[in-house]
Amino acid sequence: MTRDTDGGGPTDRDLSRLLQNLTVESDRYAERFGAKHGLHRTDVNALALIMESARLGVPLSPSSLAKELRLSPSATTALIDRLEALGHVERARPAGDRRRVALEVPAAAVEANRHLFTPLAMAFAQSWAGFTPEEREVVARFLQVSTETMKAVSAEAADQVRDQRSR
Amino acid sequence: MTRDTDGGGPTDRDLSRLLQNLTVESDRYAERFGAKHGLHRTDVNALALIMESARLGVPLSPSSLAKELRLSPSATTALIDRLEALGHVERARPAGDRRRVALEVPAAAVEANRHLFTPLAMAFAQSWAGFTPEEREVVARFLQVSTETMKAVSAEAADQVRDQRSR
DNA sequence: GACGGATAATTCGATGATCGAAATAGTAGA
DNA sequence: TCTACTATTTCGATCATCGAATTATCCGTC
Repeated sequence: MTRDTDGGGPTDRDLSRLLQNLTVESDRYAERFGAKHGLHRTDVNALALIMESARLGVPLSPSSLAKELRLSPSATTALIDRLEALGHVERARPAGDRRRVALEVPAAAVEANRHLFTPLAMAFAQSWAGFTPEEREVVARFLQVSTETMKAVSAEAADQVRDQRSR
Repeated sequence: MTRDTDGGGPTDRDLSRLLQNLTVESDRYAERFGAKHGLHRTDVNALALIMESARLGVPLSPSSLAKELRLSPSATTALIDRLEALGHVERARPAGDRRRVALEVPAAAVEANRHLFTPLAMAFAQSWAGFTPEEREVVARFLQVSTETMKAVSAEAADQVRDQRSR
């Protein structure tokens, strides 16, 4: 049976459940918190990606954003339209290839956008304060392998769907 | 600069990023994997909740499902319609209060539904095999506090939205 | 140096999940 | 029985997303 913490620590099932709780809550967060700013779950995710890339000096393109979010090109265009209308991002035509669009974050919006994410970041920082460096390593490793696992299983499923279609 | 593993292990920012990657990937998983079975992200989440409750012998009602998923009553009805049409769940009128609906999982579907979730569970089990009981404790603690934190911040945001509306 | 194929992004029409408001069905108390 | 209340469903509208077709641009080849 599903014993608990006695011998072997949390079971796989325990961890799965915790993980599921977390992702559900994360969905809720994105939805509820985004609503405050007129954004949807997708928009929040997209904005996070765009800001991250912009911060690294490699602005995202619509197509790579589409790939990240697994969204169709048309949906991505609409998504960027929404974000642009709200002033969160800007379309820029880079010098070299004029077919491309670079998604940039207007200086004025950087600060405002940051307010979208900092409350959670600060709350996390506080609740993680008790974790030692070694424990953080463990957690990081866990998060990484779990993400990889989902990616792998997800890819398998996608292959099978592809197979079904081509059959 | 954002130092790495040298002194203090993964930083808060590192962990935030990993967590975000995980939730994004989880979304993708639910979406892509559900698509294989004609389900959407919401449907997968709903089915997980319904099965879990049914397994515990306390079948969910549409309204409590709506509350869990933060969906409107009408959306929930439509959701259940979809699941019922595919044979994943059944509406039952419990004896006592005939306004209520109990969401049950037909015996025939239990097995099939399980196939929806086991591939991931098995993959997880494999990739978590290397974690010691102590490490699992750490991870479980991390997942719990993180979920709680999101819930708390999310609740704050909801309050503020309510304030805005009532203003 | 123009032409044809490839690539990036967008537009268009359609689908469908979701919402808010109103309707239906049932319960409980006076 | 009448009224207030609760659980669920129905209805009409909105909007994110999709697939297919379109526009604009680049690049390799003759």
